[in-house]
Amino acid sequence: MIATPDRTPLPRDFFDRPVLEVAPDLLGRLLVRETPDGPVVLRLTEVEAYDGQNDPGSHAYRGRTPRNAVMFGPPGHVYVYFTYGMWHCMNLVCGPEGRSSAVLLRAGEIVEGAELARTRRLSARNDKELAKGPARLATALDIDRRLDGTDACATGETPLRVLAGTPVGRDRVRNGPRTGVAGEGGVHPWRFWVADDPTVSPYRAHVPRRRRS
DNA sequence: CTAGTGATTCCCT
DNA sequence: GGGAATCACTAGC
Repeated sequence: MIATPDRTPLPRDFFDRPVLEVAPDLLGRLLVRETPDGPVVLRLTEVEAYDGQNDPGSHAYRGRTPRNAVMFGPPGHVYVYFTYGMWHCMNLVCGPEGRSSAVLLRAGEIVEGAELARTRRLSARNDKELAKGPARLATALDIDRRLDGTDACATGETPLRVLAGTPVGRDRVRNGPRTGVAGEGGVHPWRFWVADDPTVSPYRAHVPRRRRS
């Protein structure tokens, strides 16, 4: 017998904890994205932790800038960045405020609104690919910089919220090096995913990019 | 494997 | 101000 996923919103306290506690605890939770076209609901299967305090891989490592300002604010808010000239990626800020840690949402399974997600992800060859990768996840959920700073724990109207869902047991959580993080930051095994889940993205080690001529 | 895209930041002047 | 390097990626061959 499978338990029905819990549709209760996660309270801010959930995010007001060390990022290495929050990140694995997010697996199996439900991210609800509401737009005028309708809702898309995603079950999280892969995340990465970034700790602004002493983490060279974090966007907050060198201090506060206009881009990363949201990471220095209260937990439970959304940090969205634009990268590689084309893509957006979404993070959830963790506590305590000022520590500027966050969890990158890397992949998930669309459990509701797959039809809508498919219209945003025309190159996906099957539904497992709809949100397999952080920029694909953001595309499937229509997430861009306009949502930067959104409170995912707001009561009432909000374009984005996180529900309790069905947390993944410790025995089904795997962890390993973060994808694509260069240098010293790459050593931390702070990528967390659901064991044997087909929506988890393939691991890619960081490849230094050759300088343009 | 590689090209592509443009915001952001750093490091000068 | 400007130029260069960086970027937690994806699509397509």
